[in-house]
Amino acid sequence: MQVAAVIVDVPARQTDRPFSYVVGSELSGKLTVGMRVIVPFGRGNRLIQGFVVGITEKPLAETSKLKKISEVQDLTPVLNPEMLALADWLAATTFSFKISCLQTMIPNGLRGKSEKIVRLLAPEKVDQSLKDFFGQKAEQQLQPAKLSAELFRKLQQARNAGSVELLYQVKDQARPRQVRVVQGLLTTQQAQALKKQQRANAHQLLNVLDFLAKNPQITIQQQQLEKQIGVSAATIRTAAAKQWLKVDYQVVKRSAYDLTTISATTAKKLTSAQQQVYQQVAAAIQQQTATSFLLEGVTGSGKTEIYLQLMAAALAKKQNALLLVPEISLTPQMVAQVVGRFGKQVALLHSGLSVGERLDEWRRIENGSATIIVGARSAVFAPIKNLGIIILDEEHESSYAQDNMPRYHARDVALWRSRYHHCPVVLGSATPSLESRARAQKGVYHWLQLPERINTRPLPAVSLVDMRQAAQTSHDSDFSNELLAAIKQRLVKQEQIILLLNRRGYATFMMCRQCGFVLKCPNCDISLTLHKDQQVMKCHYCGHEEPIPRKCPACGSLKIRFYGTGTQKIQEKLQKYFATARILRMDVDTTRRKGAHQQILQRFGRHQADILLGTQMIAKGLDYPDVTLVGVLNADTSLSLPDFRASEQTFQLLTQVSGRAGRAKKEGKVIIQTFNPQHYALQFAKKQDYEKFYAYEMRLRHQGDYPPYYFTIQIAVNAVSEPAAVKYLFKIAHELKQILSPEAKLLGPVPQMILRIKNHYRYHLIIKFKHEPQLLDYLHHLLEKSQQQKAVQLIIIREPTNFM
DNA sequence: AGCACGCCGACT
DNA sequence: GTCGGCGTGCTC
Repeated sequence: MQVAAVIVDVPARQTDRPFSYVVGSELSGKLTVGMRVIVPFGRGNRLIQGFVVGITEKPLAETSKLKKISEVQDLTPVLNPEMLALADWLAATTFSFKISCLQTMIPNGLRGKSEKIVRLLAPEKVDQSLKDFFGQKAEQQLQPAKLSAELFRKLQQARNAGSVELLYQVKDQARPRQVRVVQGLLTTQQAQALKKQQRANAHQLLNVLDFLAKNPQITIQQQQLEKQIGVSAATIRTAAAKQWLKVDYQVVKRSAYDLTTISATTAKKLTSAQQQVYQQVAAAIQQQTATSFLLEGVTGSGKTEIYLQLMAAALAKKQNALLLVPEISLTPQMVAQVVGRFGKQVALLHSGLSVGERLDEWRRIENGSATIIVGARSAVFAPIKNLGIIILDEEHESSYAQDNMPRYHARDVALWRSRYHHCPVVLGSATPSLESRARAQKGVYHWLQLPERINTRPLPAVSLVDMRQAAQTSHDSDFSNELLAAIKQRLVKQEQIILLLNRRGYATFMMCRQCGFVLKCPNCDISLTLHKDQQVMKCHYCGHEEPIPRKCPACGSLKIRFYGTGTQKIQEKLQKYFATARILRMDVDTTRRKGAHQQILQRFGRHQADILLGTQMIAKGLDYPDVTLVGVLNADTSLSLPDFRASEQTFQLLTQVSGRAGRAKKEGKVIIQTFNPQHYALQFAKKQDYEKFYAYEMRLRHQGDYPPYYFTIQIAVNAVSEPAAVKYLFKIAHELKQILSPEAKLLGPVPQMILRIKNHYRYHLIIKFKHEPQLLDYLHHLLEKSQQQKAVQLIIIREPTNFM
C-alpha cells in the first residue's frame, strides 16, 4: 500500500511535521513528491491543502488507521527536489514552519483557499431565520465572521440535528486565463453567397459576413472581433447559431510587461575596468563554480551592463539566469533594460503583478520558456532549472529580508542555490552591507571593485548644512536658505530636484501646550501622526485612525499644536515658496494604489514635474538626466534610531540618494541638512567614501561586539498580559545563561522600543555570540516547548535587521 | 488554525 | 436534570 507523507496547511508548531495518508489505488502512479493534494484533517475531517514530501510502500496492516488523500491538485509537481530540500533548510535555519516555507515558494495563485459550505438537507425541519439564510439556494458559503452569533448557533444546532451539513472545499486562487476565440467556418464564396441572402437592415450580421469573406477560416479573440467590426456579443452568438463561425475557449498567458513599448538594445562595449570584472565572473560561469562575488561599484559605474552581459554569457552556455533587485528598483527603467536586451524570454516577478499574471510568469519559468528571471525578494525561489548565474543587486537593501514567517534573507537563499547549482553569485552594491564587505575582506567572497563612474563624471558635490546655524538666518525650521536658493536656481534652469524626507504624514505628533498631553494610539504605545489630506490622526503601526482633535482631549484647552514635519507638510510649504513648481509626492500614502508608484516615476521621468518629494523609496535606482539637485531635509531621523545599524543605514541612504544627482551631462549637487554635521556617517557620506566609512564603522562594531564580529539572535515575546510576557522571557534568559559559554553576551530582557503594538506587550532579548554549538538545538527545543505557552507568542529571529 | 470533547454555571 | 458557556488538546 502506498503511503504519502504530507505537510498540511496548518501553520502551527504542533502540526509542523509530515502526516501520513493512504494513496488510493485510483491515484497510484499519478502521485509524485512535490504535488499539492487535498486531504481530510482533524476530527471534523475538514479538507485542507497539503504538499506531498515523500511516498513510501507500507504493509496493509499499518495503513488501517490512516485517512486517504481526497484529491490531487496537480498533474506535475509544483515543487521540484531542489525546492523541497531548500524548504527543509529554510525551516530549520529560520525557525519557521515547513508549510510556511513551502507556501512562499509557490505563487499565491496556487495556494489553496479553503471554503466552508453549509448545505440544507431538511428544509422542513429548520426555522424561518435559517430559511432566510439559505434563500432559494440549497447551499451557502459559511463565513462565521459575517454571521450574527444567533444565526451561527442555529446553524450549529441544525447541523447537530442533521438537517444541515457542513462541506469543505479547497480551491486554487487563480486559474489559467481563458478567452473566447472565434473561428470562421466559411469560405470566401460561402460568405459572399450568404451575404446576398441577408436583409439589408441586419447590418451587424452583414458586417460579420463581410469580415468572414475577407478572412476565411480565421481564429480571432471574440473581444477583438467585436471591437474591430463593431458588433455585439449577441450578434456573434447569432452567427455561431447559424454555423458561420464557432466560439471556442483558449488559454492565454497574461503578460507582465508590454513588449511593444520597449525598444531593443544591444550590448555596449565594456570599459577595461568593467571588462576585468566581467571576465572573472564569466570564468566562474564557464567552470561552473559556486564562487560568491562581491561587486563594489560606485553609483554610475556601469554595474547593470555587466549584469546583462553576464546573463548573456549564461544563456550562451544554455543556462538560465536570475537577477534580483529591490522591489523599488523594479521600475520601468530596469525592466526596459533587461527586456530590451533579452526580449520575451524574460520573466518578471514583482508585487505589482496580479495573482494571475504572477502565476503565468511562474509557469513560464517552470516550463523553461523563460530563461532570464528578474524579480524582487521572493523571486529567489523561482523554479529555475539549470541556473548559470545569480545576481543580487543592491545587496545591502533591507528589503531582501522578509519580516514575517519565514524570516529569510534573499542573499542567504541565493547563496544556497548557487551551491546547489554550482553557479556563481554576484552581490552588487555601491555601499555593501558591513557583513558582506567583511566577508570579502576575509576571502569568503571574491572581491571586485569599480571605483570610477563610467562617464568619468565626478560624483556630485555634497554639502552639509548645519541646521543649528541655519535656524538663525532662515525663517523656516525645515528649509535652510542654501537649500531654498538651490531649489530656486534649478527651477529657473528647468532642471529637476529630488527631495528626501524620511517621514510621511503631515505632522508627527500632537501635543497640548497647556498640560503636555500627547495624543497616542489606543492600541500601541506610539503617538498618532496627523494626516492632513485625509483629515485624520493615524497610527503608523496598526493603522488606527481617529478624527483630528480641536481641543485637548485631557484638559480641554485649545492650545494644541502639531509638531514634527512629514512629507505632506513639506509639500504644502514647497508649494507656498514656489507657487508655479510642479511637485510630486511619493510615500506610502500616495503609492498604495496598484501602479501608482510607476505612474509617479513616469511623470517625473517625462519631466512633467519639477520636484519629486518622498520618503526613502525615492532613494534607489532612479536615473533621470535632468535631476541636478538632491536635497535631504533631515538626515538625523535615521541617525538617531536606537540601533547599532543606524549609522550604516544613514550612510547608505545618503550615498544612494546622492547618486541620483548629475547622472548625465549636467553637474549634480547634493545638500544634506542636519543637526549633527560632525557625525562620521555624514562626513563620510559627504566625501562619498565607502571604504573609509567601512573601516571606521568596523572599529566601532569591534569595540561594541556587534555584527559582523558577532552573530546575533533575537528572542521576542508578545502577549496581551504584560507580566506573562516578562515572566516567560526571564525564564528563557535564565535557561540561556546555563547553556551559553562565557564568551557569549546576553542583552536584556528589556521592553522593545515600542512596548505595545496592537494591544500586545512586547519584550525581547538579544544573544551575541561567536561559537555556541548548543544554542541552536536549545532554540529549536524552546520552540517545540513554546506551544504550551498559549498566551505568549515566541519569536526567534536570527540576525535581526534591527534591534528595535 | 479549527474542531470536538469535557467540565462548570444558569435555566426549564 | 439539561443547555450551552468556554477552556484544553489533538489533528495521519
